[in-house]
Amino acid sequence: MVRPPCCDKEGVKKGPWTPEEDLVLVSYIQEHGPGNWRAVPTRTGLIRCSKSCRLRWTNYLRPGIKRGNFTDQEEKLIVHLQALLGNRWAAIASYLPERTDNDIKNYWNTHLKRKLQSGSDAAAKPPAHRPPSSSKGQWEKRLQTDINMARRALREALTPLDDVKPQQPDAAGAGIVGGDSPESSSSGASLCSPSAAGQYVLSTDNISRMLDGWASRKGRRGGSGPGTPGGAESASGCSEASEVSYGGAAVVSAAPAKGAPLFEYGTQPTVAAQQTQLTAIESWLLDDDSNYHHVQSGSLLDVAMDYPF
DNA sequence: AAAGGCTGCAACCGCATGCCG
DNA sequence: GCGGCATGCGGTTGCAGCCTT
Repeated sequence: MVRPPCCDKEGVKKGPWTPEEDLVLVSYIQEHGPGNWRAVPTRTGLIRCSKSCRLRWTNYLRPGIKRGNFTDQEEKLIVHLQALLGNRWAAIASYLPERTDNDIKNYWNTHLKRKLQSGSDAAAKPPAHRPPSSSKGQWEKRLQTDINMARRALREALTPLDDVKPQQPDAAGAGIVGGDSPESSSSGASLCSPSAAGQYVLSTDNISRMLDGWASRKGRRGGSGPGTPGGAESASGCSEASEVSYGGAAVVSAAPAKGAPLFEYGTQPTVAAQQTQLTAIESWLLDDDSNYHHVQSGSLLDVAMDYPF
């Protein structure tokens, strides 16, 4: 099926977004919520492709995105997940709610791949990716298998060796996956507890912070990009508990395309909410074995520290 | 100090997938 | 069941800033 381009290539602006465009987009989304991207350019007057708007929002303007300075934990988790899942960046990103798939992909391509290559053959080869010829059903089966595999392997990776018990591959997966796997929900909405994931902040505070970022940016593309709203924060290496919390990519992409957004504006999620997310991830990973001994404190990322390069 | 190469990252492109009439 | 539309995803590119010589 030959599809026309998603948007008229003529008369559509391309290239870096200006602060003004960002503001228009943010204002619109603040009012209407993300989704219905097709309508965004016409309603906002932006001379941009709908895809471009969506990308800009999800990769850059969405609140709660942490930029730059990947921590060791994050790095190792990415390496591990990449080995397990291959280049399924959206799936990987679902484990790092503050990071976008694009960010992770870039980081992998520019840092980790090289690091692993030079750092010997310690890194496992990624599994075969989605076979182009596989049918939808096969792909879903494969995906589910991958998820189960990832869960098991992650658990093993995150746990002392002598604690590892033999697993029953599919008994576990059925429960959590249940047709709403992290991947199948595009960015892993199911990973986080609805209460925590179902809301994020897009407050005037964020916008003003964003504008501060633009105002303060000089010379370089914001250290982490042109007019990077969070540039200053990320440059300082703030990797822990950014003050803006949210449901992650999952929330945005989980928002119904033609309906009310799932999130609530103006709510200020707490650190507890963030912890809930990680706890949810951990329990998701471990819930198929209630007797399983796993790390009692700290986050998934903490444990990932053990991953050897 | 200048030039050329390198690096990092935002954004684009095209295909895949999901949803709806 | 089919076709079309909207969105998601991953690969790739372009370019600004940094680094090295």
